[in-house]
Amino acid sequence: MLAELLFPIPLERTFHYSVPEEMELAVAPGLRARVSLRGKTTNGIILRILAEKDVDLTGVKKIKPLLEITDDEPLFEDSILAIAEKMEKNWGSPYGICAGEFFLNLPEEKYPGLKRFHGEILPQPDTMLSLPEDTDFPSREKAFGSEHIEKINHFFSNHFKTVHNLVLLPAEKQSVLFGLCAKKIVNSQVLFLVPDSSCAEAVYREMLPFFGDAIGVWHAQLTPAQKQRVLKGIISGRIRFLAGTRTAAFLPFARLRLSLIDASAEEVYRNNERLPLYNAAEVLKWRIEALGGHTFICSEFPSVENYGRAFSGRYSLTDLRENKKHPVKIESRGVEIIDMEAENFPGAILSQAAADRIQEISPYGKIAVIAPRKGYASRLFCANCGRMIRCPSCGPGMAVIKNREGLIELLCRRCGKRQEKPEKCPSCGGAVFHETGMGTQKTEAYLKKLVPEACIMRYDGDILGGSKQNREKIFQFSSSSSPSVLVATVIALRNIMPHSLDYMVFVDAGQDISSPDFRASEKLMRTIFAAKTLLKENGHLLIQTREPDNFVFSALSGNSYENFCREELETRKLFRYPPYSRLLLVRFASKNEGAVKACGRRLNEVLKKIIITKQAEIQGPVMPRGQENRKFFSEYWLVKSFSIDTAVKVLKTVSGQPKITGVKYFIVPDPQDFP
DNA sequence: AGCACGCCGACT
DNA sequence: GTCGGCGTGCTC
Repeated sequence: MLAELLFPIPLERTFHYSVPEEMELAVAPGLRARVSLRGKTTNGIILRILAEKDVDLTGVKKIKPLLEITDDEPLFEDSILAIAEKMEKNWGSPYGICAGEFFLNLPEEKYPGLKRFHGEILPQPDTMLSLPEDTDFPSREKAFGSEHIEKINHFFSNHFKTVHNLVLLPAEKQSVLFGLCAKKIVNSQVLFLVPDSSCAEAVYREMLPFFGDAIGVWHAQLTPAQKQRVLKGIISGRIRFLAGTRTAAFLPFARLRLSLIDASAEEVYRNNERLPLYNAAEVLKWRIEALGGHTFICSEFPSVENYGRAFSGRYSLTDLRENKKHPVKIESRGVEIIDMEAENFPGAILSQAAADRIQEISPYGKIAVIAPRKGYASRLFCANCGRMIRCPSCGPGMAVIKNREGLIELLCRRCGKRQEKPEKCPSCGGAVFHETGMGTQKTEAYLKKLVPEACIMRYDGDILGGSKQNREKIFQFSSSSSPSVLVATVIALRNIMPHSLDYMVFVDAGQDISSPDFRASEKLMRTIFAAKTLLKENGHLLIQTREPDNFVFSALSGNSYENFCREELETRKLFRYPPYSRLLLVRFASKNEGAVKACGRRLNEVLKKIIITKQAEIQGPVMPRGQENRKFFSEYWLVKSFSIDTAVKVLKTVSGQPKITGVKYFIVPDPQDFP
């Protein structure tokens, strides 16, 4: 008798070991075993049990025996091996490390005296969810009105879909989620997937009074002892509600049937730093589906892709907001869009209207001025008339770059056109130009002149990240009632208290709208909707832009987020972007420009051979921004696959390409950032 | 991944 | 003459 074992190391193959007679009864797929591999004892996962005659062992010197079986029974009730296979297909990491991710936090030794949960032994919900008397937490009935209960019953009926988008306000999240849990927690476990450990702790603290011993929290900051305690609770079934970060999607739940995903920023669930690559939200959806449960994706602004899946009927979509009119629809009142190209002086940092309002409001109110990212794609303006130099073939403002010879050039990020700095301004014939990146520092200097008396604070999220000092600055700005002006980049927005601003200005919105990032308009849209919620009732939002023709801005006036998504989906369909395709980003980098070009040519050739007609499309080359004058040369290609099978094939083929010395490859399935 | 084997540069 | 660089190759 042989056992086929898998090791969580980047090997794309399995190994066979003989099963000693005394282990024949105990051995089973899904258990772990200690074996000797290359002279070292290692833990492997048993995949299959086979007869000797069924295995081709030519070339194997010696079959080693299993040394010890370290689990009494499989720790996972679902087929995690099928999920690992799916992970490998989707994101290209070796099967062994994908499967290994499920065993990462488990101790290698046997669990002393730990018995896995079997059957329906969990307490009844009424005994468990009795609310403490002295709490102002809304009662279950109140939190979950009859209308909602009906909807929830509908969600859980057998024939319904398994993935649901819930549209809800952050403030409503708690009560709706509580209702969902109360309904489903009877005989199962719930995982609430959150972006980071502080969110996990927050949810844990909020829910603790209602779930008591039945709640747990999971994130990377737990000590090993705390982790072991939580694991025990998950395996035994004691923990019914777990608030956890992305690694929680791989824990050995006894009876997981419901998952809630905080989708306010879905890209955080991707694991890029180390192998295996995955998206924890996606993995969790598969697991829940395999177990016959339900997933709820909760967000105030569901992603365009999730809207697409809802419109096509794959997922459901339900608006649970009590006041549905509120911010998903931007009322034209209070929002103004200014075409900076039509201003008196188009190259100005602030329009006349913005300057006037800031002077008027700064003595008594709170103002936020949102500048584009520092040093980001600076533009060339005519010093005489202020016009920005645009791409002559396709329209958007061109980026000023230094090429590898150190000379200034203009580059269109949409079509890749390069040209020399023009001699004369195409509009007025002026011969003097100035480069402007309207970063926070420049904007701050401008404001100091405009309103010298005002208290001006600058938040440099790009430089100092989320440093304590910076956060404190924003907190002070947000919480104090004294008038002040904050100059910051968009990343500061999430730290500003809702309904605290009198006036907000976007200095130059939509700068990157023609970048290769097809999600740029969606991101801008969400940013603006989120920004609106930071304003006081009578607050005012001014959006300055130099790309006023982009449909994002027409969609903004009096339109709803849902309509924007519908329109955006049409565009995605037309240009075949997700959710209408799967993307693979392939980047080559080298000191040798010729070698990079050769890699690009070879990629095209290789893909042409394997792609069945019209099943995929290749787009490129794109030069990553900021790399124009580096000594390393780098460019990337985007492969769009129109079916899962093609995507799998493309990923496999590209990953399997032989390495070329001196050229570095970066293969990113499902890319979120476009360099 | 790890760890051994293996063939070329500056050192007690 | 040796110590050690990290380029291939293998793991039942």
